[in-house]
Amino acid sequence: MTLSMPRICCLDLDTFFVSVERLLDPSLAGKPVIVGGRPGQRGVVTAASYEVRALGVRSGMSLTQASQLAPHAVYLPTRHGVYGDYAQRVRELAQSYTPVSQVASIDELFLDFSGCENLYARPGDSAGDDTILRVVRQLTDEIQQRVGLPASAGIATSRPVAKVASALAKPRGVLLVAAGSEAAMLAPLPVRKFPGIGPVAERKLHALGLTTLGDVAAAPSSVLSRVFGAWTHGIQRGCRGQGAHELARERPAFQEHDPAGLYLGSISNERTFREDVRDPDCIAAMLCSLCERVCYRARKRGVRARTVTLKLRYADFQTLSRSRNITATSSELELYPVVLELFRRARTRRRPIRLLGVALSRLGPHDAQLRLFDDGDAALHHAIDDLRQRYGYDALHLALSTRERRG
DNA sequence: TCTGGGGTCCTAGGACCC
DNA sequence: TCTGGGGTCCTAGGACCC
Repeated sequence: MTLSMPRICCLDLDTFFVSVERLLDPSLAGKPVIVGGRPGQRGVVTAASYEVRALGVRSGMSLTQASQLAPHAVYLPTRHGVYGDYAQRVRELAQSYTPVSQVASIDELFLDFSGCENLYARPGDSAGDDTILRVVRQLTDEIQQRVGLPASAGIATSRPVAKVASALAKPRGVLLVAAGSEAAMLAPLPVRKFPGIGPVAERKLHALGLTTLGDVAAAPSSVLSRVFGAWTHGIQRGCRGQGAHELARERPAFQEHDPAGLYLGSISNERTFREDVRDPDCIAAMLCSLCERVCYRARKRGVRARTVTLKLRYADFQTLSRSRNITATSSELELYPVVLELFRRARTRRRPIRLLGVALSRLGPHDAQLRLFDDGDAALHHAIDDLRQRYGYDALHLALSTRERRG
């Protein structure tokens, strides 16, 4: 039996948004920094520096709570447009080390170094693990020097174990889990540390008396199936460190099709109002603005949606959605009436509204056949998109959606 | 301490068809 | 008239991730 070697690497940028903000404003170095918005605003912490983590601040925590724990921290808004370029530079650097990678999120990347030992081996290395460890350290050093961002990495035989290891390695660390020691490394950790076990599964596991990953690994599958259902076998293998030993090749974005020939994925935008609203004009303006936004993104991507979903959250946080299959479109003029209809169907209570969202899914390519019938809209959208390209997204909006902007 | 916004994936019931 | 199952699509909801 051949034992698989730890060659899967999870590369993770430390406190990513905070690190980029510090790069852009060096005076923030060493200060307690919270990215996500100002105290008093509706919102949550999207990134917290280690200085405020020491005070108990965590990402996902409400800004109100964060401001009580860290009243003197520097609070910054999340600047979504700014971080992508830095993430891309890190990806390009990492991908120059190995041809097989998977982008997991804006600040997280998986790399597969299988077969690369010989390429990087040096006479001093006593084993392939030495080689990989040295190469990954070199990569994180290079990210720090060339891009200016701190990164950590975990290396293991499987993706979930590599991810757990990268979390343990933070900050600025690299941790390799030797083949055969995965189960022992995982066993003492709380169940929440394993990717895929969230607050709900954690609660159910605790109710069964299972608090560590070792408990999960040892539990009878008949017990686990009450928590994980069809995923029972996979999670148990994962907790025993037996996950897949190679990384699937990255699929090109928007090229993988489902059996119906549609692209996988979705495009959505949602907004929480600064204060709960009941004014119908205000609601209509927001719905219109959301339609514009998702359609603009769909056109930029060159896709049309065959399903539209409206999301509604009431002031008491009750959240519901209504969706409908439609003739493929990327036009806000076509989408808006449908969204309005979905909203009317969804809104059965008189309570004020906290959040509205619009999502496009079952995306497909622009169809040359269909195009013959709607060249009028196509010309209009081309003109709109061109103006936005030159003067910014907010250069123009449908009249209905401007009210939301002024308010 | 009242809880953002972008996603992915899974489940499940009912309609509808064969 | 009452009886089936299997397969697929549509819709709604929920868990989870960063």
